[in-house]
Amino acid sequence: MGLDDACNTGLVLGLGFSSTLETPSKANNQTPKKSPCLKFEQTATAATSFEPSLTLGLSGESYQVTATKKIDVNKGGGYLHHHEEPAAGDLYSQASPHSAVSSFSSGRVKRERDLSSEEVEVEKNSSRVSDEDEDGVNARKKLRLTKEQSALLEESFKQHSTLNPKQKQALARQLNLRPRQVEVWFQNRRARTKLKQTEVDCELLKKCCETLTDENRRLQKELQELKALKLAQPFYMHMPAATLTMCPSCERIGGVGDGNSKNPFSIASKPHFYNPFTNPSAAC
DNA sequence: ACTGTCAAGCAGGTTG
DNA sequence: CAACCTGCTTGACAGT
Repeated sequence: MGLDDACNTGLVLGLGFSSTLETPSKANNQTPKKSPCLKFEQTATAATSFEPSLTLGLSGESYQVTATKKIDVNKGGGYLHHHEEPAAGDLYSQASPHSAVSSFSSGRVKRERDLSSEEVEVEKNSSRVSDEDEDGVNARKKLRLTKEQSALLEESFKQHSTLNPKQKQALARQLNLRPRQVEVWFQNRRARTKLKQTEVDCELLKKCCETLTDENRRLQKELQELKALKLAQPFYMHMPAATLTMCPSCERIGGVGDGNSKNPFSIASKPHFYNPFTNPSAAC
């Protein structure tokens, strides 16, 4: 057992927890801005090459979008959802002969202000946005990405977890999605990755905590034994307690600060504190 | 009915 | 100041 098993993770446990797991794919990528919080990346998936399996849970189903529309009065600027017909030869039609993917035009007022003119143009081309469907029936449906779309997004995410505008445009064109949808997918994907990594780190910290608790218990016991020894053997009574140390591994009493001394009971120049992080195996 | 997932919204911070 | 990000939240949908 020991700290090496549980804590050899590059983690630093102290008053502040610092973990910097950098994604190797950052190099050819748009440099992400520094965040005040910890920056986690899922290195396992980020580092591996793309395989045709999906990592996101997907129903894999396509949806026949019913044509109903409603306005979300809680959101400023309305919240409209629309039926979107599959473009010929694109991913939608490849996914399923029945597939029809809904698309949103939510938050139009703010979003159109945020979008560049190029993106607005792409949106108009890639997503049919109108106040009503062909049926004239209100529609509010949640967009579900097809397997193919998710797979391509995942593949792209493995290459770089952030997108520059050109990559975004290209991906959106490829997937027949709005650039905004690609952007949102990447934002949510990063958030999920971070959450997952946080959970992993949390588990590691729990293990470290348990290990340290055990170590502390053991050291307390050793201290008690030393005190008992001190009372039993008058020899030790002449030495200040702080000058004596016991190696936790070989359990021999010795001094510190004098590594060359042949005498195990040399006087320490200063108190010695056992630090499991800087000295995880008590370094005999 | 309840819960988990996920696309998408907004607020606020950072950066060039 | 625009563009981008994170963090939090909302709402639709699927699974139980």
